[in-house]
Amino acid sequence: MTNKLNSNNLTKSEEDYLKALFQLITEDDSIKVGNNQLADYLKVSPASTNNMVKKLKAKNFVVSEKYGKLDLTEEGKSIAVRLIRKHRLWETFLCNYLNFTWDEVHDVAEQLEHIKSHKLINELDRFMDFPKKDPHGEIIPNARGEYYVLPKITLSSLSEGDVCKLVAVNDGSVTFLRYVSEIGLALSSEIKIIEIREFDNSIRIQFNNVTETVTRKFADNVFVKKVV
Amino acid sequence: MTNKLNSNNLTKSEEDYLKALFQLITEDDSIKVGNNQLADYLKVSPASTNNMVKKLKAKNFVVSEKYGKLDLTEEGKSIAVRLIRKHRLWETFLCNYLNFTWDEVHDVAEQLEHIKSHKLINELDRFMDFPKKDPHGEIIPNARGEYYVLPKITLSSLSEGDVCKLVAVNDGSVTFLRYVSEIGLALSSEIKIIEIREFDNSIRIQFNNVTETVTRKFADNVFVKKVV
DNA sequence: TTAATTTGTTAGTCATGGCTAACTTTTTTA
DNA sequence: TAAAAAAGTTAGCCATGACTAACAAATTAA
Repeated sequence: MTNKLNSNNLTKSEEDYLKALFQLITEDDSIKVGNNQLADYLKVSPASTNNMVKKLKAKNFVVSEKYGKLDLTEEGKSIAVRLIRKHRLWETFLCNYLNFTWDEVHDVAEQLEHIKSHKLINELDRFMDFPKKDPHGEIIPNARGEYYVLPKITLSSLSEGDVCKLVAVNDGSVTFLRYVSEIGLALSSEIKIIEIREFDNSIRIQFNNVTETVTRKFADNVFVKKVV
Repeated sequence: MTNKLNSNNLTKSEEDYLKALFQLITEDDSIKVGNNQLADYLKVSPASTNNMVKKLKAKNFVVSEKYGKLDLTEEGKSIAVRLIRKHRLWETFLCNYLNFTWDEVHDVAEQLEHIKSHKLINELDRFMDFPKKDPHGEIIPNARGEYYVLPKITLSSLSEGDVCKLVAVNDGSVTFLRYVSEIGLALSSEIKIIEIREFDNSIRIQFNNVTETVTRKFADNVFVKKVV
């Protein structure tokens, strides 16, 4: 009796590369994702990336021409989406059941997403009653691997006078997430753009009856839905 | 801001060896645990074990003399106990919250026990309200690493007429666990020894108003507390 | 359109953790 | 107690996935 937890037998590294490539491709749609971007993103050398990309091409998860841009096959995408599903479900579990704050979940979820067991993740999903979004506001792909991306409007793209609702935050940086919580912003917060200062691109915003000045960089990492 | 999830920076392999050595030492107390036993247990070659033991000795987790028996240092033991704690808490979670049966939990827990995060495991413990025993009846070490071993009396050690209660089962084999469930035995089942057949060492037992014949090998893997 | 810069590739190295084959030490047994 | 068997060790090999250094191709700028 073999113990087939998962037909997918990729290493942690292979999974990391596939997920990273997927994130780069879907977040910056039209832009070319090359070897060096991927290397930068994963904080490894371009040589390492080149090496792994070869392996993933041989396994039919990645396609690219020599010196050309990288892309994922359907199978590659499917693996990446399943990893994202696992990551976001674990983050949700950690926040909603284990008292983790949203800046604490990422690194643990990064480990948990590599656990191989279909039953585990599907039961976890059921246990939480099939949550639609993770603690950062991102949509959780379902068990069939269906994935739709939130249309990402950044806070920085709005104009003076606009009113919006915070729908998601970029979960890439712990310090950013802490900062967001500290000033009192949370998912669903209603934010009004009071003023955009030309001098340094800083933005004066109002929410929960307080006003705050945030930098352009901050506003780039806050995703919103326009209300007015 | 470094992301110190856990001060312990051992690899998965190192952890596996430490845990295995601990299990061998504590389960078969007085008996010498040597290189080959450890290799057998982990299903690797004696050469691999020898290699790893060297590494663990250098890190002060293991002590042994050349050609002598292996032993763990206090630090080595402490790491092993924490792994066992993690393993058993995860098994408990899988059984009690995620609809896993007791034969399904082992392999997934084997992966989950390597996740590095103190907060994760302590919160999981709290979430389940600090369970004392895992689904196989084994005691879960507490957060301070206190570990006591159930006095293990096997079903096979009893005599005709004895009555006992099932307190734990050996969780090493999936087929064994399925077998136990199939015939209707569970933790706390009261079992009476009807007859021990000299011819083949088989044992006729009675429980839940049914009688069954089990082999000596089966009875070796069932741990009980004598009632009469 | 040539030169400089960026991007991508290759070759060769290292650590980890497996392996086999050969050898040595210890233990058993005849 | 000497020979056989078992247990432990060592040397040397392999795959994975990092790395640096050197080189080639493509892109950008002068």
